[in-house]
Amino acid sequence: MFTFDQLAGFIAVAEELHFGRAAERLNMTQPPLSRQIQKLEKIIGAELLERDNRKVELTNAGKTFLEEARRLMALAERAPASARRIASGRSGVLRIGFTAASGFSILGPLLEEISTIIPDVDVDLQELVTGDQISRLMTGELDIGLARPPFDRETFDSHLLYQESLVLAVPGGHPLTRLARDITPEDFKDEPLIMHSPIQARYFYDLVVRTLPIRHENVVHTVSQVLTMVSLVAAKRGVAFVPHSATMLGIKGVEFLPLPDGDGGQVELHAIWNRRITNPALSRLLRDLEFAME
Amino acid sequence: MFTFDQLAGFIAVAEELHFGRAAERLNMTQPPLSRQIQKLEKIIGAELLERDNRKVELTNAGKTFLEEARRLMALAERAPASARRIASGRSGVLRIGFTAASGFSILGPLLEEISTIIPDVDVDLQELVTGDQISRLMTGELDIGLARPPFDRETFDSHLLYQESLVLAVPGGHPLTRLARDITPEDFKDEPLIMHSPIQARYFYDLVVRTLPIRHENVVHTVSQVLTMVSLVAAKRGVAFVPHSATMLGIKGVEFLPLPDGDGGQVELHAIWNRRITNPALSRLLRDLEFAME
DNA sequence: ATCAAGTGATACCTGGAAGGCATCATGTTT
DNA sequence: AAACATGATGCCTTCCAGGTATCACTTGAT
Repeated sequence: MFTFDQLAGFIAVAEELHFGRAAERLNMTQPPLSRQIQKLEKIIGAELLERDNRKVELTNAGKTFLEEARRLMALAERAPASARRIASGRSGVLRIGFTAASGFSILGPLLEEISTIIPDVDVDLQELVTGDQISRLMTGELDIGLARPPFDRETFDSHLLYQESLVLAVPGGHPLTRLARDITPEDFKDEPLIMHSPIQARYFYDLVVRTLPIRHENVVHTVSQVLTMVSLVAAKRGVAFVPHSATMLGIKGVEFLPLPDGDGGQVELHAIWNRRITNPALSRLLRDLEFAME
Repeated sequence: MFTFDQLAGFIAVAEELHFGRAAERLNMTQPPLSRQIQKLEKIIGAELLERDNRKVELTNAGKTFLEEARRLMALAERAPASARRIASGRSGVLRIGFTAASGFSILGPLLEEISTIIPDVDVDLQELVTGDQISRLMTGELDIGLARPPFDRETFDSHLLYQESLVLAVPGGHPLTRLARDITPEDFKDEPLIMHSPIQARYFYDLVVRTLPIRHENVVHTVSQVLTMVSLVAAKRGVAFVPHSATMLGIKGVEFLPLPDGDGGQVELHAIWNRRITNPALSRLLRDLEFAME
């Protein structure tokens, strides 16, 4: 088994892409760091870093292992704190995952409510895409997630928190903004389109494809984050369909146009949690929020 | 920071509730195990086990830390395996670019084949014109492209996937459809022509100009996408030379006429990839598709 | 062409930590 | 009270991680 030191060493090198600087950051010298990484690679059984005398690069295996390593380190750093909190008489920790987009709408009020229901519980927040939230909910790394369908209803119980419509994000001053009427699908059929990734943002992708006439030849970018989308719109790369709450991002140079009623469907945000609840703080919260048994 | 050995020690003691038996399970003696736990508790900053001379019990802090410890160990045990899987190409992501036209012919069967060869690899699809595919293949943003010549044979290795003839797309009910014989160049020399863009669709443009007698004064539109062409034909704007697979687009109001043998040339579609392969999933795919070394 | 600089790997040494054995301290059982 | 059970402590030895010096190799400048 590898050690946390090796993980920290690997993370540092992966971030600096330079053994010397990484060693400096870790308050050690370069030679033992080199050996640390070699030993780690031997334990893993795969090359993590490609290095020659000029540069250091992550291999594909290294990239995925980097994610795992970060996850391990984060978990390891949080673990003692939660144990100490329990020991000091506080009643626990509630770990909440949320998508970047939900951070701008429901997260604030929800935290407010949580702090009145279980004021003595510490809340740990993590921004994660739906897929990562689901895997962490399964391993118990998260207690509750603010995520979008689809998820396995057998494993997870859920509560619909929020429903909002899609709007069209266009660059500021775009011709469509000067229309006196509501826009129709005709209006944007020739616009360059910034589209959701069908892999990482499958929910949005499916929703848009299902409810709006999309011409794939207009797709100029495929991205997975609402924030990225809006930034690209601001950079005049094209137009994009985003949930209404994206209007609260406060990005300059973007305007949002409502889509015609009936079009664009409704974006749903659910609170989801593993039916196999082990965290007593979560039981209390669900009971008092009164959406436990739906 | 604690060590994985300390975690394993703690888990063993927490499960056995007996230092001697736990030590035996860990293939060590009891004294160092006692010290290991003491050290862990000191690092955590909380008592994890309540022990007197008769029995060992978990404290509340110990119970929550036990969950964290198990989670950490599970994650740590899985991590090397997933990195190794990526390194051997049995998992990971394969990014495929394709032209709109190839989406209607070869893409489906190819994806089918890919999913049997490397079933647990995620496939990321992006529709891009040949030029964009080539630039993304060079930067490594794509692993494989379905594109048409010309491309640099030094940089890219390739495999001819598909060869099809050009057909003439005409509006439904057009006089030429009523001809009892095969059409000849004479038949369409005065038809309004929807032509490929010599810039964005250079391959088609060159092919058509090279193999068919085109009169440039008949060109009424210059477009770059096969789909657009066929749509314009359906709108009775003129006739167009399109690859045979365009018949599968399913656009109403268009008929397709075969060109005389020897005329119209063959449209080629290649799978191309950077010779400098870094994605192991791609290596595996190429090896098993048996067109890696041609 | 040669040389200086930069970078990761290797050789060798040393200090500290982890594990083993022996033993202690303490509570329980008979 | 004596034997037993169990976790803690003292002491020794081994081994490993880290440090210093140096090597091997590449690149870019003179």
